[in-house]
Amino acid sequence: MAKVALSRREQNKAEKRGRIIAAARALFAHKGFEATTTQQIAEAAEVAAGTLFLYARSKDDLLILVFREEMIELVERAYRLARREPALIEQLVTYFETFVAHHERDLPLARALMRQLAHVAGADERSEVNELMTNVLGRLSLIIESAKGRSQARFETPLTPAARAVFGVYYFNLLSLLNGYINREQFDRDLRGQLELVLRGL
Amino acid sequence: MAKVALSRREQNKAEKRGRIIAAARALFAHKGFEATTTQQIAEAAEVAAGTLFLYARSKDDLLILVFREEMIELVERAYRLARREPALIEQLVTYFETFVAHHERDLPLARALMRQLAHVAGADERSEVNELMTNVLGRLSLIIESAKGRSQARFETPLTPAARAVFGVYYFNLLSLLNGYINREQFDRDLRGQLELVLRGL
DNA sequence: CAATAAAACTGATCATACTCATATTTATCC
DNA sequence: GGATAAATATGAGTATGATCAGTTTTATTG
Repeated sequence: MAKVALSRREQNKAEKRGRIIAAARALFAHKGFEATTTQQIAEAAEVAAGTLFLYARSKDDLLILVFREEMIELVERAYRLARREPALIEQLVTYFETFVAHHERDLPLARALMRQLAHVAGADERSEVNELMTNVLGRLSLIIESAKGRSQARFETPLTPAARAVFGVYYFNLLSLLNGYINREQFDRDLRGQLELVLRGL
Repeated sequence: MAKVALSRREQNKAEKRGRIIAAARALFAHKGFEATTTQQIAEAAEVAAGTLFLYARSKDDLLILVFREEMIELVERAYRLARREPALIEQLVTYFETFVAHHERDLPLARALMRQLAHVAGADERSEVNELMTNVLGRLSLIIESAKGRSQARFETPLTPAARAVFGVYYFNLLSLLNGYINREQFDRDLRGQLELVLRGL
C-alpha cells in the first residue's frame, strides 16, 4: 500500500467517494438502477445532491464508479479459473462463464452496466472503460497465446484480433441474455457452439 | 399494396405517426438526439406533448420508430451488394461495410440507436428489435449457406451459430468505432482481419 | 339520427437528473 | 497566525421526459 501522506483534502475526498460508491451499490442492488434516485444516493452517502455530480458525471456514470474495482477482481478470477482448464475451448468457456455467473446475480443491473459500457460519454469515461477492456482482452490474448504452445491454436494467429473476435462473440451473446432473448441455458449452449465454430473456422 | 379500407381512425393514426417520425428524423439529424426535446418533436409534428408517447414509449423508443423502415431497406441493399462478390470473405466485408457506410453519415445518431437496440425496454420493443435482428441474421445465414455450395465453408457448419458469431465480431467492432476507440480505417482493417480469422479458425 | 361506447388526444402537472451561484473548507504565503 | 487563494461542497433552481384525468373524435347500435 503506497497510501502515504494523504492530505486532509485527499482523505475527505476518498472517504466521500467511498460513501457514495457504497450507497449507490447498496441502493442499486436493493431497488434497481432506474428506481434509485440520485437524491436517495446522496442522502445515504450523507452528501448534498450536487456533490454526487462532482464524483460522477451522471447517474449512468455511477455504474462505472460502482463496478470498476469489482470488475477488475472479476477478470482476475475468471482468468485464474480459465487457466486451470487443459483445452482452449474450455478455457474460453470458463473465462466467459465466470463473467456471466457474476452478472447473473443481478441481471437488470448488469444490463444497465453494459448499456453504459457500450455508450461512453466523454474522454475521461472512455479511458476508464478502455482500461477495463484492455484488461479483459489482454487476459484473453494470454489464454490464446498459451494455447499456441499446446498446439491448440496456429502460431500465425494474431493475438489481438483473435481476442477481439472471441470477445465479440461473447459480447453479442451476453446482450441476448441480458435483454431476455435467450435464457441462461441457451446462452451456455450458444456460446460454446459459437466458440467451437470460431476455433475451427467456418 | 394491400392498403384497402383504412378507417378514418386508422388514416389519422397513420398520418400522425408519419408526421411524428418525419419530425423526429429531421430534428435528430439537425440538432442531434440529446439536444432535441420531445416538445420540439411534438410541435414540429403538430401534436400535443403527450401524444408523442402514444406512438413511442419513450424518447429512446423514437429512435427505433425512426430507423425501422430505413434499416430494413439498408439490410436489403447490403445483401444485394454482398451477393455480387465471389468470395465469402468479401461478401461478409461488403455486407457489414454497407451498414457502416450508412451509419457514418451520422455517427452520434448511430451511437444512440445502437445503445437503444442493445437495451430493449419491454416485450413490444423486444419483438420489434427481434424482427430486425432476424432479418439481418437471416441474410447472413443465406450468405454463408451459399458459400458452402462454392466450397468456401464447411457443410457441417451450422448456419445460425455461424451467422451469430460473425455478427458478434462485426458488432463489437462497430461499438469501438461509434464510441471513438478506433477510426474508420482501423475499423475496416480490424473487421476484415477478424473475419478472416473466424473463417480460417484460430 | 340520437345515444352510447370506445378510442385517441390534450396539456397541465409531476418527478428527477443535473446545474450553478454562493458558502465553506483546506492549503499556501509572508 | 492572519490574510489570501484554491479547492470543494451545498441545495435551491432549471429543464425535460413522462404521466394521466379530463376532453374530443370516431365507431357502433337500435
